[in-house]
Amino acid sequence: MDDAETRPERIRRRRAPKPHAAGVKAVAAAAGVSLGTVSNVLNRPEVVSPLTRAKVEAAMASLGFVRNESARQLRAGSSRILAYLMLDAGNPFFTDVAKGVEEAAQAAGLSVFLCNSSEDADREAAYLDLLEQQRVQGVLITPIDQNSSRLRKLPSRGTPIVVVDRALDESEHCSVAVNDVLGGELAISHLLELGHERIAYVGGPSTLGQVVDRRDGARRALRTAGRPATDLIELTTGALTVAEGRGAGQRLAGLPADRRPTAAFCANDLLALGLLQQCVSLGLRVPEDLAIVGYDDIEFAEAAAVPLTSVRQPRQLLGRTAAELLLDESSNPDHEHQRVTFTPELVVRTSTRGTL
Amino acid sequence: MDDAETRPERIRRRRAPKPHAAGVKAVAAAAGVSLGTVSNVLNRPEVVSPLTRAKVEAAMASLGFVRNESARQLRAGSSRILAYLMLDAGNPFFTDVAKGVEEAAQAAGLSVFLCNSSEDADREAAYLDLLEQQRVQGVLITPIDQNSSRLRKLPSRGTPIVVVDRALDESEHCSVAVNDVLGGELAISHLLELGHERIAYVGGPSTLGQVVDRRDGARRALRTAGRPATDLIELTTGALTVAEGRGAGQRLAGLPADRRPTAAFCANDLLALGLLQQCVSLGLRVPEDLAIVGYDDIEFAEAAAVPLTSVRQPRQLLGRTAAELLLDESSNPDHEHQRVTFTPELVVRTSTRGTL
DNA sequence: AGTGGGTGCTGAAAGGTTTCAAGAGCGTCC
DNA sequence: GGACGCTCTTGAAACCTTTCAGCACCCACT
Repeated sequence: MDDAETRPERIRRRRAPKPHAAGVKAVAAAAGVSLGTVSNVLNRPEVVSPLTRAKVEAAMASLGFVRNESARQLRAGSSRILAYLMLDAGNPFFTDVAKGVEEAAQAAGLSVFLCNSSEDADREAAYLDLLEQQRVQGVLITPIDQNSSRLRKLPSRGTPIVVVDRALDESEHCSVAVNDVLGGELAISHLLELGHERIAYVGGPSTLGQVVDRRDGARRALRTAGRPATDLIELTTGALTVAEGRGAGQRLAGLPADRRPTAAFCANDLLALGLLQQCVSLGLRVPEDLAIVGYDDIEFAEAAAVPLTSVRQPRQLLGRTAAELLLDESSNPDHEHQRVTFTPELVVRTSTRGTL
Repeated sequence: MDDAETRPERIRRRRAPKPHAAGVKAVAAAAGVSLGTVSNVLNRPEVVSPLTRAKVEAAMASLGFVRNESARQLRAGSSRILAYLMLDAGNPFFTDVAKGVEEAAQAAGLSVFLCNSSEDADREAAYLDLLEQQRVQGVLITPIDQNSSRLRKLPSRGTPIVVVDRALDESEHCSVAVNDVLGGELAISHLLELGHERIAYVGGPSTLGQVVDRRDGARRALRTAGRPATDLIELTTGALTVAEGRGAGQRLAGLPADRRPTAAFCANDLLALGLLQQCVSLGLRVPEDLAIVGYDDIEFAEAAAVPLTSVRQPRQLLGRTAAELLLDESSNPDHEHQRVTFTPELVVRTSTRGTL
């Protein structure tokens, strides 16, 4: 995370003179046509005769005309942009989701702006305000707190929202999620089958729905196996990052061997990778001393020091579906809000199953 | 990269009625004041008396007023937004750079929109057009092709640009870079010191300046050591991704042992991680059979199957500096374009130095 | 009582585009 | 030869906010 120490060289140069923009009016004058015609060339090229169109296009090129999107949007009332407000841009899981969003948006001729809340509620709120003011076509969001009143306000004022990676019962918007409770169950059942008794759950903060649901799934698996849910040893983290994972690893490795869990289920892969790294460097063997299960199955999970067992989610599909729901909402007058839920899948690797 | 196969459940709900927006005019009427006063409450709260301000604010709240940013921008002429057009949002290096950008922007009270070109020239061009039309305050960009004419056009029309992670001689804009030639030299010198003779360079496409510069540095190190630059065995990839790295690993491991390089220098860590993973799974030992050096020192490099030797760059600092240059350009009338160059640093780990 | 200087509010103009009803030009048909 | 229909273009209104000169009012001072 920290940047290297460096001594930059700086080279100075002169500044270019400030230019000024040409608008439709100037183009119309240069081409000898009216304002309306220029606008037609821009928006409905087929209605203007090839000759005039050529003249106008030439004028635009020679003046370096750039359409003023603010004015366009003000008058036309609609934006060609869609935003994805991510929980953490540093987590490859979300960038993969974003990839799916971009794919669907591009197919519909829209562009995507990515915003990063970094698990910070204030930044999330600020971005939501900003996007609403920008009158974007719609907002895809993986929220920090799904009960935020702001999340309900936007749709009621005309900015459609789709919640990604969280399923809400609110009737104000669509949501696309993966069954996190089931994911937690899969992870823990797997560990129980392998004979683990003392199992830790590493995750936090518990304002994040994902963290809570996966824990609940873990508890359910324990109950199903006839053991009290309190058997789950909880290690709470401040965020879902590699650094926090390392911290948890430190705490975990510090426990006396007879009380230390023999397996850890982490709320996401970043935590798992940090935990793995720290534990290995402190001398624990994975999976012999400590089995680890992650969540998300990001690309780096497979390439880790010990390839990571993880719960896989359909990342791009999640993003694509969410974007499609949003597009439907803003184009289809008969749109009905939907809650789509996908099913996760356990991918077993060396970090739990040691012996191949 | 591929999404898991899943059978989603879809739950349908009724749709909410379409709302309609209230503008300053409605607020003014509701509060019994003039348009101008509402605008003052919004932009210069200190000039309006506490009583009127309260009335206006109450009216805004009860009407659910949301400022129309398009209209604001059209009239006021300035945007509060800054964009970072990334080369690859899936590469943690760039999301770290973005973090630095956001930090600096937030300090200046601006917001950042992230755009992702995914190493696709068409998407890059489309985003540049879009951002110019949006009249953003400025654009930070890690370009695919630094000779693109569009890169020169934007500043000449009033949208300031700062090039990130590339140093250009163009006088039209600032740039912030890390000395990639030096980085390549560091990597290869290290490998030469370890006694390697057959060294591969894995990278591509060569439209990317980073790929070319790092290769040039590698060649220079060879020449310095008294060996012809052609000794460098080049494995060209189609992109800087883990998947391409795996492909390169496949090709490399397929070579007969007596002609196979004993060391590989990869143009970035994603390639290196893919290469590492593939080679290990094909039975090569790292670093005994193949030493690997990456580039960027992303967070996952240290947690890899074999901790990766890599060339570290000051990621966040890069972003922060770029944003600061941009802010200076758009606020300081005496701004001079600058070319800032940072110095990279080699971080040696197990993937080259095996014996700790 | 008259003057001067604040303070707080108003009203109209301006910003660049899109939209749309209406107009111009021209060929065709009866 | 006149009416009609067609294609292409025009001009003005509208979108919502910000800006700014100016106005009204009040207080203090002479």
